[in-house]
Amino acid sequence: MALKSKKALQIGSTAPLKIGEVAKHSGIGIEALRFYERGGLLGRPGRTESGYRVYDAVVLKRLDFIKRAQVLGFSLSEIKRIIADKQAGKSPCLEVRDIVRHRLEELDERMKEMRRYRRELGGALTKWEETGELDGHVCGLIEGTDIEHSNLTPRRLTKKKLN
Amino acid sequence: MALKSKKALQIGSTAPLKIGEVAKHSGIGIEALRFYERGGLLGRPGRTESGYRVYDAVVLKRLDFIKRAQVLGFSLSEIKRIIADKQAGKSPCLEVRDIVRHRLEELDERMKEMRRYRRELGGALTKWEETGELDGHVCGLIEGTDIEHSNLTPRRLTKKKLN
DNA sequence: CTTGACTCTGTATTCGAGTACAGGGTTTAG
DNA sequence: CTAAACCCTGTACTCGAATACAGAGTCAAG
Repeated sequence: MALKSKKALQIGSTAPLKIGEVAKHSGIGIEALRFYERGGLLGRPGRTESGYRVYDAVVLKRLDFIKRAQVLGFSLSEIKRIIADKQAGKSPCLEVRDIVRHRLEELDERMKEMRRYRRELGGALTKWEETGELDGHVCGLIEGTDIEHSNLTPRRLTKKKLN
Repeated sequence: MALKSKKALQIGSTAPLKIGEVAKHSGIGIEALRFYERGGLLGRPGRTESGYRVYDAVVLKRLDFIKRAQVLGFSLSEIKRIIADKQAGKSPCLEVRDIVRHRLEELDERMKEMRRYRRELGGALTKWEETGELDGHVCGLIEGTDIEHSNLTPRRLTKKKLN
């Protein structure tokens, strides 16, 4: 609204963003942004005279990537590694590929396990709902499950919403 | 407990176990066992004169259940609730059933997501392996992320490592 | 009797991925 | 000009699921 608006700063391509704006556009909290920066995922942004962080809009892409990768089960340190590789300009994907391959295996393994258990749970549940009870057993789950042990690591995928 | 005889000794179980033996047989660390006990997942075991915990071999089943449930995404507090319900005995499983039902939905939801991730990951991976590279796509996952053009300063190692 | 292995309680620390202040400085709308 | 709304650094805390350690007691073998 004022004459000397921020538009004056809109020089070439991307408009400078303050951290709050980045947060708003990326859906990642301010504190988390600073946390990422500390952790080396974001690199250090420019600063105003008074020390405010000034971001280039490309940071939004990066953040988007981070979110995506997270959702795919990458940890922040893996993501950091990927980004670092990419920046080093070296044949980027070697490492990523390994990570991904590993993730895939893990995922498959887990899903298999889950399907198995789903069957059991589902079965138990149906039985309950039909009979109202399960022949004396502890709900068929505690003492009855016949799954032979699994050696899966109880590593939970990094997901927020499903917990 | 009217009668004095210990079933555990009769039912072909092994002799009473000390915590270290339980740990060894269950694959769960001693500290974790005490942690579970504190958290109410295990109930209080008997004690020797001198205060050592004495377990009945039945505990191994319980621990097995706990492990399995964990792997499948149940939290310790949910597991605790299930077990507590069982302990309460009466018209069992009401709550358990809810938990299970809920968990089942979650499981389905989660598997759906996983399948989606899998597709994405798998797709990216195949593409890599075919082409050896992914033009412009940062490893197919980072699609479009223009990492190299953000206003980054060369990374410095953080104190906290985030390896 | 004396090691050494085991166990006890209680408190602290770890890890990942953030969140929440406290105690300031800055920018901006009215 | 002033108050609200930002932003800064730095530290501490959260949560879940354990681990680790300190300092002390106990048990079995030699």
